[in-house]
Amino acid sequence: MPSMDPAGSQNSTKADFFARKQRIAQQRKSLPIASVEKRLVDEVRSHDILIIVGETGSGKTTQLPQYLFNAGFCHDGKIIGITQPRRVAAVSVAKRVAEECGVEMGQRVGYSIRFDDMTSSSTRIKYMTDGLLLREALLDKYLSRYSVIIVDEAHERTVDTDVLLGILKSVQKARSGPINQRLNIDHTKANNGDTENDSQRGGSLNRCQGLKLNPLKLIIMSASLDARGFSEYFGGARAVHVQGRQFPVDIFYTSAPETDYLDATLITIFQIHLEDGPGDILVFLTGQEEIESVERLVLEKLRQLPEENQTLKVLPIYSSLPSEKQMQVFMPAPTGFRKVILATNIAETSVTIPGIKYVIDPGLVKARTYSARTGMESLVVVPTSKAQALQRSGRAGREGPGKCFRLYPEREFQKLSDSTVPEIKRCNLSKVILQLKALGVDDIIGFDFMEKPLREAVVKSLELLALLGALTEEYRLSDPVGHQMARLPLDPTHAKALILASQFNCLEEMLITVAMLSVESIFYAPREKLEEARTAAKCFSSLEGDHLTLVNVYRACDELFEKSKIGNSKEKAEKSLRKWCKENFINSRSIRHARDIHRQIRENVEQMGLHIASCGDDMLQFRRCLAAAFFLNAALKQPDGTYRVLSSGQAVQIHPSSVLFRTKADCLIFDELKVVASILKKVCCRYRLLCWRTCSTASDDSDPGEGGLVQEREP
DNA sequence: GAGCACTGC
Repeated sequence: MPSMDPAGSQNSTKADFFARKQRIAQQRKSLPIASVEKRLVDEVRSHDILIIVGETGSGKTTQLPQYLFNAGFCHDGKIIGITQPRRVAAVSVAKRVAEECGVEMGQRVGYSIRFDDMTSSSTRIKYMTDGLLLREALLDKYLSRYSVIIVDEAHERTVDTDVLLGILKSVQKARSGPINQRLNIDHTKANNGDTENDSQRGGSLNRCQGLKLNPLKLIIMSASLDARGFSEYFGGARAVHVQGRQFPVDIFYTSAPETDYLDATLITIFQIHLEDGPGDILVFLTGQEEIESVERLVLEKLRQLPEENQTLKVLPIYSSLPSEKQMQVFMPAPTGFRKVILATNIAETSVTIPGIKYVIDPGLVKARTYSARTGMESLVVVPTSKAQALQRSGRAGREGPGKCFRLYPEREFQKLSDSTVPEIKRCNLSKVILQLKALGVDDIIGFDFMEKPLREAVVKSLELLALLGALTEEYRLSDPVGHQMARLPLDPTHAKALILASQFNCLEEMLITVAMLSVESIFYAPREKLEEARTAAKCFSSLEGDHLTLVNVYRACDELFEKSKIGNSKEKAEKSLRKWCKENFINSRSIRHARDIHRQIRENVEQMGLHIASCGDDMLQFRRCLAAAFFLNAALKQPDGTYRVLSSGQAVQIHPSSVLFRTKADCLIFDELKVVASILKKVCCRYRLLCWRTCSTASDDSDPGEGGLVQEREP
């Protein structure tokens, strides 16, 4: 991915090698965190839980694990684990640290993410995603291989981070006492089943009987300025602050609220372009459609400028954009040109774009929300939090002093909430609950979450799981269905569909279906080639519905891939697959992802001993099976031609992208419901002047070389 | 006849 450090040249000479080594040592020494190495190690020694607030550029993620390794925290072959919310981060940081340590990746330093495990028995510093560590906890509930676990980027408060914090808290408690005393973690179901999973877990338990596990050191790292929440959650844990290395960013607010933020965005882009010094501009917008229309407007306006001023290069970036187009934002602008990057919040944390000096922030974000009443998730445009606004403005100060233009008045900033609502409070919980139950947590309402999800949301998800047969009457994991479902890394409904399919002799088809349903959109339709894309998509469509259409796409890909593999290298086969995808307006990244998932869940169901068979042409079996798993998502056509969800009575429509949009079947099942809300405003192209008012800078540390360790207030 | 913030196992 783009934000990675470039790998070292393959044919570097010995002199290069030593020069690089020296350069790395120098860079390490100059990091703010380097001056407090000894004090940090002492803090970890004397506190079992430590909260570290480290600003951007402090070096905490790469350095602390090395300090702890050197201080002997890996004796007895124990591991230091560092979790990240994102895969790219886990990989790129591990690569950097392996290089700093001068070791080969996968030896002392390694990483483990889904589909890609670069660790070995000699790995002592292990970077991973937090979701993966949660999966590990299913197999080893004391996480006994780890002496230290560092949860990085905890302030992002993803669902996985929040669940992990709760689990780690109880693991730590359990490991601090003799093994036969720590029963607090032992909420494993009263053994009413003897599945393979149970006996495995029982086995490792028996081996540990009477032994004392070594205590677990827990370090929570956050970039948010306020560590109080974490500290309170961990019983008044010690919190320290490590200074960062960030250049100052001047913040500007509008003097009055803007009625049309897209118009204001446009004006600001051109004000910067025509009046400010060199440097690229990063604009935060809410979604693809908005980005596309702003792109058009900028280009339109650009044409009206004198030729010598037509030196803007507009580049969009959002997650569903094909990767070769995403990569363009990382290329330097042509000489004499200025880049304007139109981004969703992908540019907030997921990718770091070099060269940004100006940030334009309308203060809005498209966020997931969840209604416990209907059990529906939807995406809604909401104001950002203060923390998010700060994160956005920080993007202008990575390489030098920058400017951030917030398209709202300062008094509006004061009204924003301090931090973003944790994801666990705004999502469907059925997956989380299934996972917690499998980890031995039966009382979900009573579980020690840092922030408890809404009670109604928990109840709604418990209901769903019970209806799917994953829970017993006592709301424990059922055997074998509940255990099987928990073992599959899928949505509970999708997992249930697989289990049913093994009984209906169509598991082959269902494996493909759920793999395809698990990934981002398969079809890609650029606005300028909409008609071509539609024609291409028709080749795959099945009259029997979208699920079978997806199966057709997957099989066509698979066939092509297998054919081009004959007599060719894997790389070549992948290249021709990408070409085929492009011709057929299919997102090759999504297909690759679906193939990975397919491989993994196929292995899972094989290990579970499910019967893998194809239904051949007997699609009725397959459709019956879908209906049996998705029964809560069944909709019936009404006399007036509209549809109504059988389980809730809610009125719904078929999405125009569905192959069933025209055929209007009497009864159908759906995979997802979307709330329709058009938010795009009409944008006009007037050119007027915005009044800007300078306010405080994001950081008043004008010398970014300074480091230091400051103790946070005791809570 | 319309659109999909971002992650993760």
